[in-house]
Amino acid sequence: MTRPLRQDAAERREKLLLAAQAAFARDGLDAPLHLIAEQAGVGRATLYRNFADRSELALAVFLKQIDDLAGRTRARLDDPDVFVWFLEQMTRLMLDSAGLSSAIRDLKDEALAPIRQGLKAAGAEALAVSQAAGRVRPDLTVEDIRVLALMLGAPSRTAPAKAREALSLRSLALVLDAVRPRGDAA
Amino acid sequence: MTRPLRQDAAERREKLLLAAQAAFARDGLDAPLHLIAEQAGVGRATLYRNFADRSELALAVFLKQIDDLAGRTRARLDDPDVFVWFLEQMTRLMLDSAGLSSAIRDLKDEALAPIRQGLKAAGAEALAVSQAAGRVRPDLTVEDIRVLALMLGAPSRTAPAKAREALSLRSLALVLDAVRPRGDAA
Amino acid sequence: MTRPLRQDAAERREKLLLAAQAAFARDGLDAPLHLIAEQAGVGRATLYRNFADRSELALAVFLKQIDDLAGRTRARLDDPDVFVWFLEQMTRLMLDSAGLSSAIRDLKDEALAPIRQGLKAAGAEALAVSQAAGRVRPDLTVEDIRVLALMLGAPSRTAPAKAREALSLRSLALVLDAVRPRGDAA
Amino acid sequence: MTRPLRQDAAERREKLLLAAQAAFARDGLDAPLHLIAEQAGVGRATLYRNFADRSELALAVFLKQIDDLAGRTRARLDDPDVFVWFLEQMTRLMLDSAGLSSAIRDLKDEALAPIRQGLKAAGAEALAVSQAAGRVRPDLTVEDIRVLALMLGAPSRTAPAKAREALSLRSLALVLDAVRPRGDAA
DNA sequence: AATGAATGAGGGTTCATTCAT
DNA sequence: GATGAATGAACCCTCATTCAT
Repeated sequence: MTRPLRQDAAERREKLLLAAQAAFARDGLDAPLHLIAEQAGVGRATLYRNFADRSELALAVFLKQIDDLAGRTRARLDDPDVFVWFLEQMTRLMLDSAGLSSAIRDLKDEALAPIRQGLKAAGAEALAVSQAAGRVRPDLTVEDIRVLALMLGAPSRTAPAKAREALSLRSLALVLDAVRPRGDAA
Repeated sequence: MTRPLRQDAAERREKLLLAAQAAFARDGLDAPLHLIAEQAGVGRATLYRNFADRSELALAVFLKQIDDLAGRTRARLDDPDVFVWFLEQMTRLMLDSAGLSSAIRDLKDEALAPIRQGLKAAGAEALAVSQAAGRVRPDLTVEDIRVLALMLGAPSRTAPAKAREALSLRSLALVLDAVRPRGDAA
Repeated sequence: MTRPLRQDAAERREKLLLAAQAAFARDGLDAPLHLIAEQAGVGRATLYRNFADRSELALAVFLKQIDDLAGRTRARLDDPDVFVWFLEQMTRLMLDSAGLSSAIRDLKDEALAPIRQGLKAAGAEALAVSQAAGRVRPDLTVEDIRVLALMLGAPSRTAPAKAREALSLRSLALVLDAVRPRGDAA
Repeated sequence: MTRPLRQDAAERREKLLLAAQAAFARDGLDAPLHLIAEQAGVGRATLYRNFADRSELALAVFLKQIDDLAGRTRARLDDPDVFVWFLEQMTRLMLDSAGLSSAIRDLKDEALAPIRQGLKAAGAEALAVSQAAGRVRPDLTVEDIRVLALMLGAPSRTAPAKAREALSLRSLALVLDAVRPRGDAA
C-alpha cells in the first residue's frame, strides 16, 4: 500500500537531483531554488521536504557525482596510471559543473565539507597505486587531492564554453606536469 | 583653484575603492553595493556617481592591483627568476582578494575582460625574461598566464583563513613545479 | 477540490484590482505599486505574482471597466441614442479614473494598446446604430471613438473634484454638440 | 560694472527656459531636472537659484508660450474668425509640448494655476470678437476656453508622432464643429 | 504528504535637493 | 554667484522560506 507512495517519493527526489545538477552546472551554486523545483516538476515545498536547505541539496547532488567517480576509480586500481585517469575524470566533472568547484571551495557553507572528504577518499587509493608504480611524485599527499581538484576546477564559470574547455585542458596538462615525477618523459 | 573640490572627491573615490576591495575580498564579487558605500562612509548615490555599475567598480579595484603588480614586475626584469616572483606575488594577490579570482574567471560580466588583458600584459615580459634564462619551460605561452592565475586563485573563498593560506601555498608549489623546466633541481 | 485555494487567490487578485483602480484613479498611472499592495492588504510579491508588471496590472484594471461598459452598451443597442449614452458612460468612467485616460493616451507603454482596441470595439456597434437612426453625424468613424474618449478624459487629474466634474460635464456637452448632426435641435 | 553680470544671468535663465521647454515637450512635466540643467549647460544649483522648484520653472516656460500666443492673438482681433485661429494655434502648441497640457490640467500642482488664468485671458477677447461676428456660438463662455484647451491637448503624449498629429487635427475639427453656431456651413 | 500562493527582507537604481568649495 | 559632488528617500523587483489548503 505505501510502496507506490515510496516509489513516487523516490522518483521525485531523483527528478529534483537531476534538475538541481543541471541548474548548478548552468548557473552556479546560487541558482534560484524555485526554478529547480519548477524544472523538476514539483512544488517548492517538496524540495524543502527532501532537502532542508540549499546546502543539503548541493551536497546530495555533488556527493552522487563524487561517489560515482569513486566507484569507477576503484574499478581501475590495477592501472598504474589510475591517478592520472582520476584527474582527467575530475577535470571533466569540473568542466561540466560550475557548481561543483564552488562546492569544493566555498567558505560560505561549511555544510559542504563532506564533499571535500568524499573527494579525498575517492582519490586516495588511486594516488597510492600510482605512487607505488612510480608514475606520480612520491611526495604528494592525500591533502593535495583537494588542491589539485581546485586547480582543475578553476576555469569553470568561464565563458564561452569553447574557451572554458581549452582552459580546462591546459590546466590538466599543467597539473599532470606538476604531478609526474621529475625527469619523467610521460 | 578647483583643486580642493577635486581633492575631496578624489579622497572619497579612494575610500570607495578601498572599501570595495575589502568587501570583494571578504564576500566575493557580489558583495552588496550599499554596504560598500556605507563602509566607505558615503551615500549610496556617490558610489553610483563614481562607478556606473558594479563592473566598473570591480574593474577599478582590480586594475589598480594588477597595475601595481605590473609596475613592480617591470622593476625586476633583471632577475632571471622574475616570473617565479611574479607568480608568488600573484598568489598573494589572489589570497588577499576573493573577488579578483572571480573577476579573472567570471562569465557573467564580460566587462571585466580588461583585467585578463592587464594580467597577461603584466606577466608577458617576466615570462620572456625567465624563459630566456632557462628558468621556465620554453613552451609556456602568454595565454598560460591566465591559466596559472586561475590555478593560483582557485583556493580563494575557502575557509578558514589559515587553511586558505596553506592551500594557496601548496598551489603555488605545484604550479612552480609545473612551470620549471623538466629535470630542473629547482 | 482545489476550489478553496483558487478562491482565496481569486479574492486577493480582486482586492488588488480594486486597490489598483483606486490608486490609479487617485494618483494616476504611476501610483507606487507598493502602496497598491499595501492597500489591498497583500504583500508586494503577491502583486508581482499576479501581474508581471505595472502595465499588466493597468491592463487588467482598465479592461475590466471597458468590458463592463461594452456589455452594458450591447444591452442597449435598441436605443437609437445609444451612442450618446455610450459617451455619457465614458465620461463617467474618465471622471472616476485618472489612470484610464492616461492608458488610452500614453506613449510610454505600448502594452496598453489593447485598451484602445477594446474601447473601439465597445463603441463601434453603438455608433452604427445611432448613425443609422440619424442621431449621430454620418461621417464619424470608429477611429473617432478614441479621439472622443481622449477629449472626454482630458479633464481628469484636474483638481478639485468639484471643478473636475464641472469640466467633464462641459466637455461632454461640447462633444455631443460636435457629434450630433448639423441642424439638429438636440 | 554689474551690467555684464546681469546679462550673463539673463542668458543663463534663457538657456534654462529653452532646455526646460524642450525637455517638457519631449518627456512631459516630470522630466528630470538635472538633465535640464545639464542640457542648458549650467550647474544644477543655478537652476534652483532661478526657479525655486519644478513648478516655477514650468510656469515660466509655459507662461512665455501663452503670453506669446496672447500677443499674436491681440494682433488679429480684426479677423472675425480670430477665435478659430486661436484654437488652431492652441492645437499646435499642445501638439508641440507634452508638458503644456499637463500644466493646464494637473492637480498635483496648484502653483500652475496662473497658466490657466493666462490662457483664459489670452482667448477672452478673441472669443468676444468672434461671437460678435456670429462666427462662434454665443453661449460659449470664457470658462469654456480651458475646456477647449484640454480637449485639444488630450492627444499629447500619444505615440507615434504621426498618429499624434492626426489625432490632434481630428480633435481640432471636432472642436470647431462644436464651437461653430448651429446650422453654420463653415 | 504535496502544492504553490503569499510573504518580507534585501539589493539595485534614480532623482530632487542641499552644500562645501 | 556658480558649480557639481554628495545625500537619502523612494521605488522597483527577486528570491528564500513559510503555510493554508
